[in-house]
Amino acid sequence: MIRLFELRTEKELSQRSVAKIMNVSQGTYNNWENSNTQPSIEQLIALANFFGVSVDYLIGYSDSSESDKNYLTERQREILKLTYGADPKLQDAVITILSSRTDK
Amino acid sequence: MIRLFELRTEKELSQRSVAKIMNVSQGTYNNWENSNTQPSIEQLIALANFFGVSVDYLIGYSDSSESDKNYLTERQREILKLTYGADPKLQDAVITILSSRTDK
DNA sequence: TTTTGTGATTAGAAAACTTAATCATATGAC
DNA sequence: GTCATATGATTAAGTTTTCTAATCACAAAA
Repeated sequence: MIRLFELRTEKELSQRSVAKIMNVSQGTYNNWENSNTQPSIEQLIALANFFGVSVDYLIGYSDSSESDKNYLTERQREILKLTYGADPKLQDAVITILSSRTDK
Repeated sequence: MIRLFELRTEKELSQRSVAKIMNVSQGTYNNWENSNTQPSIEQLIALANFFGVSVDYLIGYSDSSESDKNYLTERQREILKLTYGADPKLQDAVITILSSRTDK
């Protein structure tokens, strides 16, 4: 989830004021904030710049909480979860197993 | 400028193989790589994950490829990357291995 | 009450995206 | 040499997404 609402309200700004800075209509900015539509990469960078955060943070990617990893499948999330605190040797074994695929 | 070409060629992968992992056509991936079109935020995250870099780096906003993924170790990023497109049975085997030997 | 400021919503137009099919090349096998 | 295969680029058409002006609903202030 994109972090526009918290960033904007922290600065006590209206949707219209941020929209004007971004050169879009208030309706467009509202759509971004409510995830009805998505800003372009260029707009993401401009927003990150304006709010003084990284794009990773802006789009909720740099947060390490598990709930943010919705882009992963259930199996991938399970694997990632299990890798936390796992023995490095065991992790290497997993890497070896997964690397055995040769279908590039 | 999005850094897809260098990330893909470094790994000696074809456009078709990456496109398949991303569940898009080769033409679509080609458009991303040549900046004719842009991936969605969700797709950007999937690409960053697959190539093991931050979104900021992927889109050329940051020079550091490591920046915002410090919450994952190198091994974890490698494992996560390898799980993309891996056989579900292989993923289940990995889950079993990690579950059976990991201390809680 | 009237005005002002706010975020949400709508419909239609515009822009962007996706894809199958195809093209042009290059490489390797025979 | 010919043929087959693999690659990235391109096209055209359909689809999806995005954008905006206008408007709505609500709240607060004048």
